[in-house]
Amino acid sequence: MVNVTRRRRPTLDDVAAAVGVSRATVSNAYNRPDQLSAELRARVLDAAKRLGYAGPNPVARSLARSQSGAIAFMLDANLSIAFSDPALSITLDAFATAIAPGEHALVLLPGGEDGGPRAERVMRAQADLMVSYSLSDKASALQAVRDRGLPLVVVDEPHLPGAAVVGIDDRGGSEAAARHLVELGHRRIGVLAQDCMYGFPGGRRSRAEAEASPFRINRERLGGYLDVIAEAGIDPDSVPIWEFSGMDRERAVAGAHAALVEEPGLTALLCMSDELAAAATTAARQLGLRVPEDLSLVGFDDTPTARLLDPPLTTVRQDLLGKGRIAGELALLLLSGRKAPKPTVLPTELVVRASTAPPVSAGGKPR
Amino acid sequence: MVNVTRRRRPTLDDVAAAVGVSRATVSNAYNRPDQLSAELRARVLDAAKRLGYAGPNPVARSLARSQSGAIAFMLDANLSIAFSDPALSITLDAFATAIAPGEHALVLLPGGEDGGPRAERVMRAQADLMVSYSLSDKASALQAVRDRGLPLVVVDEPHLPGAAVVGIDDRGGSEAAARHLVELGHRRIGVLAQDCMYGFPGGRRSRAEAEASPFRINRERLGGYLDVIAEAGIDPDSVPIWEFSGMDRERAVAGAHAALVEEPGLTALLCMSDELAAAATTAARQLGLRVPEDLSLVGFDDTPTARLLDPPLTTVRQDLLGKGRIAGELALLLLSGRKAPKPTVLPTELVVRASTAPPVSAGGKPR
DNA sequence: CACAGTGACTTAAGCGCTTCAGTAAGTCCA
DNA sequence: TGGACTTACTGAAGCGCTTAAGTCACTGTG
Repeated sequence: MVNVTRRRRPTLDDVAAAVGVSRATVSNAYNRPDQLSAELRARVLDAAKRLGYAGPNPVARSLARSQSGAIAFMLDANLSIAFSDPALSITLDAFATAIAPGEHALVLLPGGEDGGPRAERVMRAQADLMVSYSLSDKASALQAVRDRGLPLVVVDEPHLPGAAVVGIDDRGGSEAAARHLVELGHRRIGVLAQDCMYGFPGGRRSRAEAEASPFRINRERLGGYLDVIAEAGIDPDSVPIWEFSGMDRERAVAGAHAALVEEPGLTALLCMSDELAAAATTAARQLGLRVPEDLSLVGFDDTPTARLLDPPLTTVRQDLLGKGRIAGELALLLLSGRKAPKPTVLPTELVVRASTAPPVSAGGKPR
Repeated sequence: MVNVTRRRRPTLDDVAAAVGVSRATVSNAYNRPDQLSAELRARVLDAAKRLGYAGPNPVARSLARSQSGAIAFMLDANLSIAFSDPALSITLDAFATAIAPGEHALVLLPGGEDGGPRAERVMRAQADLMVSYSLSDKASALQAVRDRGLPLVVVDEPHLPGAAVVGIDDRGGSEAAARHLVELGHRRIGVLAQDCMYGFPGGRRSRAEAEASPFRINRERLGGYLDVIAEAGIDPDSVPIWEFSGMDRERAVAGAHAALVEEPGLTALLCMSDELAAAATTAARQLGLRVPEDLSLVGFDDTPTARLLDPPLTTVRQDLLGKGRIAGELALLLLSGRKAPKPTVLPTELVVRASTAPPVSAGGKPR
């Protein structure tokens, strides 16, 4: 009964021939039901089912329509690293929800060595629009998007002319975080920064190195921290900066541990993400340091992690859902042919929880 | 200089015309450099760059080659829920790494109400192969894959004839987990199960309800637990079962909290995932229950979460990386035209850490 | 009754590329 | 010196669909 030879799949033409109508009519049966009588449409669909025709081939449809029906999401790292960041899941989900009405598929382009997907991958991706999620300034993927002439939505970074960008007030947030610590009386403050690049094992960084990060977000947040610290009369060059990925929890914990051992005088740590702050929390506990009595911790992002930490984390809140949603709306906007509006900058807000307090020995000799 | 009207992008033909060669030659310049002289190839590429031609249009190439160059990954839930599961990130990353040599793009198909992506989405997806990640038996997406005649790789469930499946020994793992508790002397054991379906708020379930789960994994794990419990002379119908999503941490904590209040006599909890066990750990702490003295906890999966919990979690280890890698290899196998091999079942192994101990008041009156 | 209108299809021109079967010229060797 | 190869390219037939424009038979109208 069933043809054993791996027959080619039936096409629109086969169905048309079977029903005795033109190919256009069959196409209309699927795409514009109002263009043919209900009776004929039923016959067409019936024949299609009989022949095992599963509907128009998506690739051919894309070619004929000159649009692929997909949106590609470019990540700065490989999948397990990228998705270790709760912020990504939330943003991506909001994005997916926002673009749902447009019936676009979502293609994932994992990143590699240069803080973005390989250019060649980008050239080959079937997508009508690309979104850059927190890519490095140096990502070659971005030039590839340019070359292809595809519209681009940028989430967070880098800020590119012509692209529709949505980001947050990183500067304001980090300033608020630093100000909070300064106002509590902290003078010995350290910074835990996101790692600049895939492959870097993490460790102590000079200020100049950290400020040369190819990730705009890192530069902004660091700038905010150090400006406020400097205003408070503390030499910003004396602020120790460590850099590692918060996404590899074990390594981050080890790194934070090493940092705290290296600088035992610190009374507070500014962390560029909640994941880093979580690692610091664990490291502090390992060292017998009480948070916040011995060590104050401030995070960034206010992901669900922040509230679940013990103690709950003081952090800089950003609207991850809103960011994803707006990115989705921008995508739809660009796809409809409109021009990229001015960059959207979402506000940030310091959320004070239980991980910060005045230093115990303010002015005295720390532990 | 630049044409202001939104010109159509140049095509292969434009480049061919500019260089004065045939279209085939330009195509070869990109796809089979050995088919033309290096000198001519350089001229072609040069002309392409000058004209702003970014290489063959991926959609047209797909059509001509009759293959889309993409693999679709079908999820059982929306993105933020799905990616709250660390197991997915790890598996997906291993999968992505495994298929990298094939140069396939990865399309994400988020799930909806029936424990899988909408059938219509599946019909429209540009992919040469679909992978079902932990989909419900009831997912209409699976029939859609059938209808399209696409090869299918199944991760975990459901077991489908004709598909290449890779799963784990859920039964053996859950039996080992239950046996461990029984051997420690526990008699009052509860079960925390994954929620059966999107939208269910979570709560107490009868045994029959739980056993009717459309998720094969749930049935297997529950079966393993209850069989061993019954063998130990405990009435399996007396075992309380709660069901909720471990992926919504706050709700899971609230659920576990309620469960522990509802059944204060329990000395141990079998959790179908580490995420659920993590929620139970938090809930226990909220109630002032010490783990493992007052309450033993066993998880499932051995994700990084397990080791980071306090106390570190006794759990059933499965090889998530291996599962993803094998799924990728199966995908490549099917794409090369070979038939699906017999299902691969990866072993599971109980990893005893610090979250389990004999019940304090063995035989005595519990707290 | 002629005529504009409408409904229901069909025609045919793409969409942009791959690839197989040539062809023509050049190279090699007996 | 001529047949057998090789190299470097071309011609043309698809891949499977969408859609604007066209055809044709009816219907209602002034």
